[in-house]
Amino acid sequence: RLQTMTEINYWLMKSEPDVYGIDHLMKEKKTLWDGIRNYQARNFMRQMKIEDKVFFYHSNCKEPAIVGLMKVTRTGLTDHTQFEKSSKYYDQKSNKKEPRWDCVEVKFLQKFNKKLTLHDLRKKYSQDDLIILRKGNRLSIVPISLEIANDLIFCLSD
DNA sequence: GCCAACGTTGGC
DNA sequence: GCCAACGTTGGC
Repeated sequence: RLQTMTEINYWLMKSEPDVYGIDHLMKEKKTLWDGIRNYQARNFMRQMKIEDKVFFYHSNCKEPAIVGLMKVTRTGLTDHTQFEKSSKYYDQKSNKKEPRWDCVEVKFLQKFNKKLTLHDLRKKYSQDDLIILRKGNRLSIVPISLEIANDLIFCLSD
């Protein structure tokens, strides 16, 4: 049976609003999601396909929340910050023949009129629904099931 | 600023 | 391969 080749997957990526928030992306229109130095997060990023959608989550701030939506526009890119000695993301153990870290390019889609705070999310969903609700979770990139993604978008768009 | 919960590193 | 020590994330 034929399956659509353009199946869209949903993800969530965290960023600290003071460092790089939704307003930065709104202004820049697109960005490279570099600086990921966690293998699990990297591996999730490697599963991303062009056209996948990504929820933008503000972390480590006064009001942690889902604030916007992005779209994956390029995949499998080398994260060049791993080779820049002056970068905080410099990785001495990486090499250009076999770069350890890569990244994707994402495009701004929208900033939601209202945000879904972590508090809201805990009220509405379980830790099985959303990986970020799991105790001690520190992953900055996680997949979101289609069911939950649709529900999130419904909640965020009215 | 605190600290729980992880992930990583490196000696053995 | 174990595990103590250390570093980081991120909610509170």
